[in-house]
Amino acid sequence: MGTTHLETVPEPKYWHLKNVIGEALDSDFAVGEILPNERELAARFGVARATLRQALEQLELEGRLQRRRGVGTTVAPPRLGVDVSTNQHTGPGAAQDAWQAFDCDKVVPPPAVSRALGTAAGEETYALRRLRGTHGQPLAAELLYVPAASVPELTAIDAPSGAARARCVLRELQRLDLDGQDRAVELGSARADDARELDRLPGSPVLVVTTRYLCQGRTVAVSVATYRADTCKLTFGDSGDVRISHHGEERRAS
Amino acid sequence: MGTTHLETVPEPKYWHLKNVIGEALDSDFAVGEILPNERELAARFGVARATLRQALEQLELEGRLQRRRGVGTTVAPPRLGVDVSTNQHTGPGAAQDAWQAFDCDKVVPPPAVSRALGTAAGEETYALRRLRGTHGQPLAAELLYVPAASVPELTAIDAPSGAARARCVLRELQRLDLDGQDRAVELGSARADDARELDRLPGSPVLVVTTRYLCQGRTVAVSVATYRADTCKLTFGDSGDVRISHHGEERRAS
DNA sequence: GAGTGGTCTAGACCACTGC
DNA sequence: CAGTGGTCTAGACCACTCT
Repeated sequence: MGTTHLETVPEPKYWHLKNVIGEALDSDFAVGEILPNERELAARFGVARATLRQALEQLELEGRLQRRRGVGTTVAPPRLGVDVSTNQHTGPGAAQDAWQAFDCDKVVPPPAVSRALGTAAGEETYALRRLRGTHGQPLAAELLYVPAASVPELTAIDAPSGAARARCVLRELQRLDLDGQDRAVELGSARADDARELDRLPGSPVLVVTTRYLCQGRTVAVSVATYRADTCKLTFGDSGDVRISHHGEERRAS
Repeated sequence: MGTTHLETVPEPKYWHLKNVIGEALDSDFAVGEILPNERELAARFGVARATLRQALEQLELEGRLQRRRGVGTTVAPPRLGVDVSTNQHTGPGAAQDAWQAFDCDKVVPPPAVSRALGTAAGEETYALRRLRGTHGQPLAAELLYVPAASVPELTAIDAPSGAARARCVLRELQRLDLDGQDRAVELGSARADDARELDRLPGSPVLVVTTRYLCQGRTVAVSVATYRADTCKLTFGDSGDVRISHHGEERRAS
């Protein structure tokens, strides 16, 4: 209300609300602190709950709030810088932030993937399921498609389906010396299965990273990794956490 | 309604709706085709308009629909692969998809940026405004922060503020031989000014690409580029358009 | 001016979490 | 069990675009 409210451009209530709450977050709240519940906030601002929720949704999209059903709305920590340019396969040493494979079966990949792999339309490939997290927080869920032709050594040596087989496929894949990788990032919404793994609701916004692994001009594997858009900032290049966020400035815990 | 509706896991209506409409888009609609209006769709599916809108919002988030106030809802073309790893400064030759600088003044950068640049808290830098687009479609809006110290040759040679000055700063910047770049991608919502340039509503989802330009170990410039999340798929690496989308499969124009 | 999507309301009920 | 966020409704009005 401090604005001179030039009525020429009446900005929506939820937009104004978002800014007001956003500033309040910077000045009056510490990370992890819990906000008043939606009904009270709506009453306090004199708007319908739906309108208040529209503002909170925006703030959640920007990674500044975290909402959990049955619990409440809390102030989110700054987004985690997650390096996407390397890919440690459950690497030794740094078990802190790494992929963990936990399943593998054979499936018919979606058309776009099988086209990239150059496999026939209905042809099955290995589908390796991996999870990435830090400090118990899930960050990303991945589906790695590997045509049987890419790992010829792995035939009927069996390996019971599941984590064991996943490790075998990964081992074979690492044996190839890759020429390089191709990456694309786009916005998506979490499928039901990914949402469960990521501890989010189905449909929540995610950053989908599609990677083609190249070997002698051919695509030997395709990975579709789904990162939580609310908590992750994807980094590329050799410097790890770049530590530049859009609405910057550390939260001042009063 | 063809589902066997296992009532054990009652998925939300809007979620089911999203899937139904999504399938319809694949089978019954061509790119660019206009859908029935929201009120009619809601009636046809027997839901409130708000619920129908929730489904459409999801589909828009996934880049499958495009909605314009006063016009209607149309089927979106597949996302454009936009290369982010190179950065042609209004390069000669390919004027098709390139940055176009059109303004430059001096501003105090946001704290996160000035920290990355190593400038003092209240210190001004050049702020170069650029726009990227293809075929008339705006793709991204960028703010490039360049400390005066990074372009020492450009002092009082004037150049009237505006596009001319922008070109001067770029020219100076290209004269430096950069060691490399650091990139980060995260989800954001369009600020009012970006939204206007991108022909979107304020708050619409965008992919924010933050780039640090390095020269002899120091950060000589920082760019914050805002890409339309609905129409863009950011690509990294040397192969241009990777042509793998998440919900793949070309639309079959009946 | 007719028709579209965007905003907003006031209320209801559901699903989940934790005590 | 009480309290939270998530879903859904039925309506109203506004801002915009096109003709």
